[in-house]
Amino acid sequence: MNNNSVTHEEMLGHILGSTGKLLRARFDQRLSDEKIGVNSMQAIALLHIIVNNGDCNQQQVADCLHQDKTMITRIIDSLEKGKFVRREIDSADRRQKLLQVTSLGRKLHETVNQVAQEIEKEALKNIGQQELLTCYQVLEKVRNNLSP
Amino acid sequence: MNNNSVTHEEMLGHILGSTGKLLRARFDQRLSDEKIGVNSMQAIALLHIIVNNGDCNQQQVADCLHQDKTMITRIIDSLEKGKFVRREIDSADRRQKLLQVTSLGRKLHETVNQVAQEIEKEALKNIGQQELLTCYQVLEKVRNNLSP
DNA sequence: TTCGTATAGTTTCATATGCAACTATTGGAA
DNA sequence: TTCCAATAGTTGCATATGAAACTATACGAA
Repeated sequence: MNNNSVTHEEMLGHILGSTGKLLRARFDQRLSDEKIGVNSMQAIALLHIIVNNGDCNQQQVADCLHQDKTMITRIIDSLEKGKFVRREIDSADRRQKLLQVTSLGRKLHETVNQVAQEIEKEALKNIGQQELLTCYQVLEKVRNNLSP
Repeated sequence: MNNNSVTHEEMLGHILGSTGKLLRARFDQRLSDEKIGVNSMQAIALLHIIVNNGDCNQQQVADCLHQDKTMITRIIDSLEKGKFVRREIDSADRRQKLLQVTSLGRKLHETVNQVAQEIEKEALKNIGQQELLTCYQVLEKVRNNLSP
């Protein structure tokens, strides 16, 4: 049996998942050690809200971050509790809640971004721009291939 | 603000994790639909046991699969319950349990491998060998950069 | 021999997760 | 207008997960 080949065939999902887990664990560790007040998922949601400030609802965050909307409810709960974002009911469609970042949220993001960049720098040591780009493209293709 | 750049900086762990999750969900769905009798993690552990038949303990499986040993105990429990593997106490060191695949386990692996290859084929559509190799290498480097 | 420390594996417990059911609202069709 | 199906968000519940405590065994040092 060609073990390496079989292993690779069977392992792609596992390699991606466990490497991602490792990265997120490192990120969460730093965020927790430095008492920054959010975890990695909350930080990523906050970034999305900043980029689309006042113009995105929770479902859009869920779709974009590939998370269950239940999860997003809970993430926004904690971000709102920390006064980093506000939920505003959309007057044009009262089912939706539009998300707005606060100045405290922007300040938090700067701190979080600092930590994120340090970790990425460590994680991407000795990896060339072109290699990394190829890797992102492959991941993007995989995602598209599997999306319905 | 350069949104794209910031997004990428902060997102690598998330992209890896969620793409891995998507792949494993697809795999688990097939394994469940076709009543194959194991889930993706169990299948991956089984592969490792086949490759190192009779010559690996649970801790080695944990290290290799980057999983908590608690998880491995549970995975081996179910594999043993299904009569796919056996635990044998190592007579040279009675703390260890050496793992051995059964013929039923080998049979199961063939079925699982079939499904895995179909999913990988779908996931890797339109991705060149070289690109894929680069992607694996980047992931390997990331893992090494973060390992203590 | 008798400790003390280290390691393999299991169990316990508290937390994280996500599906499914629920509420509130919309918008189109009868 | 009055339904009815669809959508946004929340909540309840059952399962998955992993850290820490625990058991059993090994092994080197006093």
